[in-house]
Amino acid sequence: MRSLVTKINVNDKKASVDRVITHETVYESLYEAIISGRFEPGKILTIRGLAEQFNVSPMPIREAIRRLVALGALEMQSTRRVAVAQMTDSRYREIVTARTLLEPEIAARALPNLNKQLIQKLEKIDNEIDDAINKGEPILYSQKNREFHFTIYKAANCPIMLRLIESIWLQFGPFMRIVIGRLGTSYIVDQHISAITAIKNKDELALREAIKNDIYDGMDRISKELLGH
Amino acid sequence: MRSLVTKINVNDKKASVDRVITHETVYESLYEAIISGRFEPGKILTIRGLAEQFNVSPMPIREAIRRLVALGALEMQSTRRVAVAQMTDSRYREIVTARTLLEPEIAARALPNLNKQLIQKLEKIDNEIDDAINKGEPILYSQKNREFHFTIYKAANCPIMLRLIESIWLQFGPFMRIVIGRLGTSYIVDQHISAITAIKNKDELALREAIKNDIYDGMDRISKELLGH
DNA sequence: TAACATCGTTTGTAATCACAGATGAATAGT
DNA sequence: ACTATTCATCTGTGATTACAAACGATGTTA
Repeated sequence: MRSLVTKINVNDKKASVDRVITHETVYESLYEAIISGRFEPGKILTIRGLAEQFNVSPMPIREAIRRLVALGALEMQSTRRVAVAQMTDSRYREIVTARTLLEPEIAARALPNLNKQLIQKLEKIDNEIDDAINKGEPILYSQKNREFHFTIYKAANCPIMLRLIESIWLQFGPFMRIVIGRLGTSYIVDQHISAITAIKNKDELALREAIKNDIYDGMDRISKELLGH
Repeated sequence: MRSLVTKINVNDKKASVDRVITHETVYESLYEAIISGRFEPGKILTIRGLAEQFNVSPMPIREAIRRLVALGALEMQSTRRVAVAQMTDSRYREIVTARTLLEPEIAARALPNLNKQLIQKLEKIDNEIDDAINKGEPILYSQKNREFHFTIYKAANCPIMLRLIESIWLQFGPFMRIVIGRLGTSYIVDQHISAITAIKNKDELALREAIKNDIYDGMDRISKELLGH
């Protein structure tokens, strides 16, 4: 019953740092599942169900769930049941607004730190994104697209803004996954090439513009299909 | 030992909605204490200590703490101790940036909904702020200043952006309280009159400007005193 | 005097238990 | 046939317990 817990590090000094914390492990798994859209919006999550899946007691599950509720990734219903966040028209517009405010800004702050090594990494990820699109693999596309954006954003060394942005991505992850799953990957257009070019040229305005347009490309056009009716 | 729990609502239908949930009560208390600066930055919070204060078991305390950690109000140290968030120079700059991006925007979205009743409420709060400044009551000032801003922001009906903004305020609440406590309330200048005027004139640009300048007035000048050395 | 080691205490973590409310399907009544 | 009701089960919540790591004061050694 404690399969996730029993890993105890033997190092005497730094054991605490490396120690496996069950509720942390659970949180990271759920975080990844939600942000990459492995749960459908509206899906009910039960504490005991997750406890069984993770092979742990309900306690660490509850702690992980509280964190995700605080971030808006999960919703607590009036009866205390917990569900994956739903998308509505007004929420969608808020998300686009918040993204276009925060993400170009953090990208601009990352620009001075985006060295050749990171640029190469971005180009590699962009190739993998093209592969995912051509092969029609929406989950892989989702993961790689996120990796592209957060590789840039993390370079800004702005943990507070990064947390806000992560919170937003957690909220549209499940929805976006459904959209891509329905429409397929062939409709996808992005501004990653423009972004990479702007980074190479150290052109802050062009980078801001590329990120902003990428947000619109990724969200605005597709969303009309679902929210229009 | 269960003094907070035993209130059970008798209404058969809506009992669940009104039911007192301990971890929710604890969360709200801690939220209020942190955002209004009743805890010093860096203060260590222990689960058992809080459990004793609230007269409940450690469990609901842990859930409340997890939520506040997720929002950045509390920090989890490497040894799993939990402390009130510290302020650093770079964090401070991030917070100012995030505020100036999000708060003028949400204020602009609130503008159409700010009717005469809400304007009267804002004027009343602004008077109470002046009283708090004149009487030199920093905690009261803090609360009323927050009430002023969030009265505007809540009118926007933008729950996602509001959550982001709340998260930011939670992070500078303890710090700001210390600053005001040291410098006194006499140094305080704000743009609330400009904001109210802009609201009355339905002048979106002026309102954005007033909010932006209020953020600078409140944070930029004062912070130099503390972070400069 | 100062750095180190030791040991009792405190603290975080997770499992388990107990209980009340919510859920949902079977049953009874119209 | 359909609605209302009842009851067994599921589920969230909170207290208690057990354990290991961290803390802190005391004593020891160089």
